[in-house]
Amino acid sequence: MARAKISAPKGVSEYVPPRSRLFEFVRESLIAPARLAGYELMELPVFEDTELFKRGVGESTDVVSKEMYTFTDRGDRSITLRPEGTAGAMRAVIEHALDRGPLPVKLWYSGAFFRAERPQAGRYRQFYQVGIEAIGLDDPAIDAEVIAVADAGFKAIGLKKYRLEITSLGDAQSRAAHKVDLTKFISTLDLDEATSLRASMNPLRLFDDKRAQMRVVMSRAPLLMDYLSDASRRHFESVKTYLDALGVAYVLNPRMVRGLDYYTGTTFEFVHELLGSQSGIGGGGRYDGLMHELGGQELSGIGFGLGVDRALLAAEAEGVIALDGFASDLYIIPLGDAAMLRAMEIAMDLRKAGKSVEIAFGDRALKGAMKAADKSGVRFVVVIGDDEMLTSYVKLKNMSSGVTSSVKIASLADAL
RNA sequence: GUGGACGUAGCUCAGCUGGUAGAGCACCCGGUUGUGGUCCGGGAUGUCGCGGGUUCGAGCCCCGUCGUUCACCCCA
Repeated sequence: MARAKISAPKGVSEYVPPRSRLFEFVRESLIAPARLAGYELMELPVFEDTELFKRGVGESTDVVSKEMYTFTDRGDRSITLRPEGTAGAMRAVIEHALDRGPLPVKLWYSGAFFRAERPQAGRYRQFYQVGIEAIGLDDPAIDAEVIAVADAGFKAIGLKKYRLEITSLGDAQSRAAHKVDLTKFISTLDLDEATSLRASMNPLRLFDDKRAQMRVVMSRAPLLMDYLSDASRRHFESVKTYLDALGVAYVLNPRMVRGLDYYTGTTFEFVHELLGSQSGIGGGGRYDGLMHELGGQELSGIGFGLGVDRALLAAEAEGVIALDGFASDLYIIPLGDAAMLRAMEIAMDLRKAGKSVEIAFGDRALKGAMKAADKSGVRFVVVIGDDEMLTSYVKLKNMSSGVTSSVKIASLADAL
């Protein structure tokens, strides 16, 4: 009498074996370069005071205005599942006074994020991101390092078919001057209702319009890049010089639009070529006013968020990762109850020595156990029965060559 | 949120103009006594996404709904 099935909520990404192996590999690959660069872990809540995102990310953004999972908790507080990582990171830095210590504060995180969007391949309501934040330093060198760390993560996965796009959003004065001219330009256009509404929220959005005729029209629009203050321009030039010297390839995209309000100055995106419509695999930039906006000191910062789900999709599209190569070192097949106990003892000892060891549980026939061992891709197999327990020697079988050799149980660890 | 496509065993799919479901792979057991990969034999599995409707009869037609997917939007 089967009960009605309960399925996962709409649009979530979840990973089970064997694909979870790839997910783990991708996530670890993205994190490793940050660890090597001295970034330290922060583990933050997935829900925050709704106000944090309204103030930090900006109420005019789509993310905040229509994509947040917001609810009222039992204490009548408005709570929101985090749609991105930077605002929460800044909140924690302020709350724990990390900004009162040595600068820059360098942090990394990894976890689930939530946006109530229409699901699509590569776009989920719960998705995974790895990110870093470097707070309290204005040096263009740190911009370049942050970008290089992200790039190294993608390279560690083996990705090749992606490009890094960079631009500078300049400082507040640069943007204000540009906005005046851009708004003037847009007012001369004949726009449909949805588009002019978007323009009124954030005129830069029109640069992101995918319709061919809009692209033509917008090709005549004034570019923010041409309004950069001297300081912003020098900073950005320096970032590019560092990237060139480090061999990090990039293309300039003066029309780049970011969906979060806090970005300033250096801004970048990683775009994959094989991913269709949801092609952004990572992005980030400077957010020089965010800390102050959230009630902290006036410290600048820069960071990125990389999409683990999308990076995995990209890796699969490029065919650069494989499911094999994740098997254990040894598979022990016990024959009988006494042998099972011995097998478990042997397994525990070997695991202490750092070997991965599995046991054939269940009362399967030897042939069935061998088949299971074979399918798991394990490197070695031993059978434990009366003889082995008596002599303390086992026949260690190499599963790829089929060759067996006699090994003393006590020296199995060395033989693996 | 808007528009299009799709939804059959664990997976990939077949099922002709409506007549109460199939293949391959995977899975389990066996091919005589303690060693896998090939081969052979046998076996289990589906409320044909769900709910209505039309019909003597629907996996095939209609409506709704849920889910997936593609594009828009947005972005990781």
